[in-house]
Amino acid sequence: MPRSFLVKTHSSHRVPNYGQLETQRGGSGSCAACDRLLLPFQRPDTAAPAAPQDGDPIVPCLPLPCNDEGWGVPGPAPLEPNPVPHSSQVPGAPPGGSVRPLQRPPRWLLPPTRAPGADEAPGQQLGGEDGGQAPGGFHSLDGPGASPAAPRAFPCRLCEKAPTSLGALKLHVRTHTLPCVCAVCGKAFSRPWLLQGHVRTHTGEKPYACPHCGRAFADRSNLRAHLQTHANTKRFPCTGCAKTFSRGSLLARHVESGCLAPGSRRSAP
DNA sequence: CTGGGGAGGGGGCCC
DNA sequence: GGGGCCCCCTCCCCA
Repeated sequence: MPRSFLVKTHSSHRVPNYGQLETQRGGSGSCAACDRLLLPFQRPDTAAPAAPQDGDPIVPCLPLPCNDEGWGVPGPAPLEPNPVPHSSQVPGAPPGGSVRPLQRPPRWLLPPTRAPGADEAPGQQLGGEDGGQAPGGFHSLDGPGASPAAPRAFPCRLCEKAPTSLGALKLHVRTHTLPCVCAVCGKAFSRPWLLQGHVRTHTGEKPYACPHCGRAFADRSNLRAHLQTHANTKRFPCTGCAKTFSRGSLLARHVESGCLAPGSRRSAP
């Protein structure tokens, strides 16, 4: 998903284009970020679903604003027509103009820089230094838990992670508190844009279209993966059999399940 | 077994 | 320092 749902236009530099998705709902909860995620929706009795799917009824999706406690704040649902066109209706023509112009070369076009072992599970990357903590709360946000000589670490009490900055810790804590809640299904997310991406699973909005085949995606990352399927040369070659794959996961699965050639391990990013 | 889509998590960069 | 945005990555599932 979505790693990137927020299509920015030229005229709104640094201004999230939430306007595409905003409702007329005024006021709201205490989480400004989530307030901006309030989406218009189609009243079932007045508007046809944009992307109906079998067994997946389109229902109004109104992410609840969240409060500081990490719980949604219920409120009356606004009833506004959905002005957001769905790119699936017009392949190749994402709403809001297009995919946001890149301000810098995407990393996926740059030479690989990842260090070996970067594919380890997140929970395995950081470990140990805070192992004695009991769950039940977070470290206070008033200082690092590591020694002054060591790199600053702000360990989380609910997991082994120890972000290197207070801001990172706060961000990480959100992965536990999950303050952004979908009003449709109740699923909670750590960040507003994660919620927005999830909301698209309800609305069927797919702003990212493939320039080659016109297929639309709700998630830019998924579009990027799809673009690999059009590439003549895949990004992930097997050093054992020289076969290339569009995704690292496919290469890994290939190596684990079949290619036993010496040196057959992931060599691309 | 392989290819691909859908969905989600988390860190880094920039303003 | 914080928030917004982007990117990379993984997992799951299906054909």
